[in-house]
Amino acid sequence: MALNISAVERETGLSKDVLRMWERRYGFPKPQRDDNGERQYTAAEIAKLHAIKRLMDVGMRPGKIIHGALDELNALAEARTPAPAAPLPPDFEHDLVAMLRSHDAPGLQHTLANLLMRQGLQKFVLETVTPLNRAVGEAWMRGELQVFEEHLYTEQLQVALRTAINAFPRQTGTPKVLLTTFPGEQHGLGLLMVEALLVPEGAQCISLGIQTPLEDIRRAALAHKVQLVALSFSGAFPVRQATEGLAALRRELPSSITLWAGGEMTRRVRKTLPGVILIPDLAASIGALKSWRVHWAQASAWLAAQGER
Amino acid sequence: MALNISAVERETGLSKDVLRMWERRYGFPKPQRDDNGERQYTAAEIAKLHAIKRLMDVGMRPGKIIHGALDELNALAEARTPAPAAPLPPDFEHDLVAMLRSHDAPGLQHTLANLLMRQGLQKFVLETVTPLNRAVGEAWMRGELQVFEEHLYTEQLQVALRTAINAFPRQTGTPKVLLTTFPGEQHGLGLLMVEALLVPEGAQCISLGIQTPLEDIRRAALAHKVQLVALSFSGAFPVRQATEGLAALRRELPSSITLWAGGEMTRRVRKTLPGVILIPDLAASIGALKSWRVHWAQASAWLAAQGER
DNA sequence: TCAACCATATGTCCTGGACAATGAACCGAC
DNA sequence: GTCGGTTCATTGTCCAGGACATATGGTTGA
Repeated sequence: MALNISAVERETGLSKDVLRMWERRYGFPKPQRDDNGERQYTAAEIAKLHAIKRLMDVGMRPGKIIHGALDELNALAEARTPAPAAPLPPDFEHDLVAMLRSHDAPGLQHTLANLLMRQGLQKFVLETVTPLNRAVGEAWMRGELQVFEEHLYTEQLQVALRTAINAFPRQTGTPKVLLTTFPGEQHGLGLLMVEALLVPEGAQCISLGIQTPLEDIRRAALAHKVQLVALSFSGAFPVRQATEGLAALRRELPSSITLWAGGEMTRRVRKTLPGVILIPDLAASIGALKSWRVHWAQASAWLAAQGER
Repeated sequence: MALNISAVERETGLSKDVLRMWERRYGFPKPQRDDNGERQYTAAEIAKLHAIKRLMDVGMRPGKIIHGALDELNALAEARTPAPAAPLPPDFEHDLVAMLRSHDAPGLQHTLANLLMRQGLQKFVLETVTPLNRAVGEAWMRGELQVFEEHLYTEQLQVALRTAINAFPRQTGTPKVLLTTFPGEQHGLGLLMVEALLVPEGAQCISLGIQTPLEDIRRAALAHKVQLVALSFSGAFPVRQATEGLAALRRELPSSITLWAGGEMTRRVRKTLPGVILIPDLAASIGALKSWRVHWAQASAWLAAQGER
């Protein structure tokens, strides 16, 4: 199964420019050419590109890894794994990952629902989903999980979370929060997890799903009169794009609207972004909500005092 | 707010190559250059590009429309609108579109849930969601709906459908169906709608969400031992990519697995694809499922007869 | 020890040309 | 007159190779 350069771009997320540049500079990948002189990538090249992309998404440099063999790269991924040290759920992670690998969709769904019911939504997100995500991510990094197995996991988790969120009485509450991602961001699970934490706290969440154009985020925030805009960025999202976008959005939004940026990517952010609150991990979102409430109460009191004068 | 060529590619879905080629051939868009000689697109250019993209997604040729003014393009979209002729729900479409435009998220959610309960899942999908999608799509084409309003609609509908699908007893049933889309496809609503039609018919649906690499679709089909693989393509999906992908997938899948392709795009397909069943509209999926069952029963009978010999 | 600086590594953009694939118009045969 | 095939125009994708901006990591000097 040989793919042309567009197909490889779609499959790996590496742009055509990058693929050609790597070929020019590093000599890999060096695909065969068809009768028209166009690149034809083999399945093996694509597999290695996938491995390289995975490692780059966790911060490695292409020049250091591009000449390694496929199994060396997988070993690298293994080595990089920090301390697995399963924090709370003793074997659930292992069980769930095993279920994924044996393609037991019903069992997975059942176990997730079961855990969720036992723990409650917030605890489920913080103590089960978060470490589970890490476990799945690492298994995938080591090449132990196929892409489709990870897709299944994401879907099942979304089903479980959505169902639980829906069970809460909604449609009112303070603050009103707008949830979405920038264009280019493919992952929506983070949004759902934040929503799962905020809704039980009494916030009113309005999710636009992924990939909302910047200008429309602004319009939506104004139209829905939200007090808070929360954006989610996965680990693979380019920091530069994010910081530029956040700065632009901050400029366009009235200062009364708080702006949150969360997700894996935020850990790679160096600069401080004035007027943007970074939420480095999910648990922090609850704290940030509480501190928003304090400020809001103070501001209300101040306004009331002004009114009394 | 001036954007560079990458940002425009992300926002409009038009590739850098296409943007440069249009500039070269048609003289539009002709963005200013910054100090480095790099293109800087204005908001007005981007708005017009959005309008052009929308029209192209319904079959127009760029050369015919690229020189029209923005309002001429919106008028074109209006003119193209076929027969609105609301089939059944008398004013619901109008009401719901009005709710979208007034940003009444709770009302929208409530109305959708209400309709769903009254009509039942299948009828809701066929008689409410389908015309509603068309109404929303057309309103959007005419520039009456903002992107974020359409995002909100999609999200709310997904919530409603997922909740309803979840209420069905699951995890067993024949056939087992794998649902997903090709890489590059951004829209997952179609998958959810098919699932909403098939689950009540007693099929067991396994959804992988959007953008599963070809090779992983094959692996997933084998791993989950499905009898049917159903793929969804939105109107904007390039026919060529779809037909090539379908042919490749058909080649790689055992012939015992049926392959369905559905969604707006399928109406633009001319060639016949051997071994691929086109599902031109949602209602057809139920018929196709029934006819699959007949064939399956016959094949089972035949196998049994063979066994008795 | 820390900050400023510099070399290197890396990604993005550019131009302009070649060519493939798609759609539309035309033409001949039934 | 209509159907099917052929030709022509339109449109998108790919290629090469260069320029340059930015990020990274190490080094030097205070």
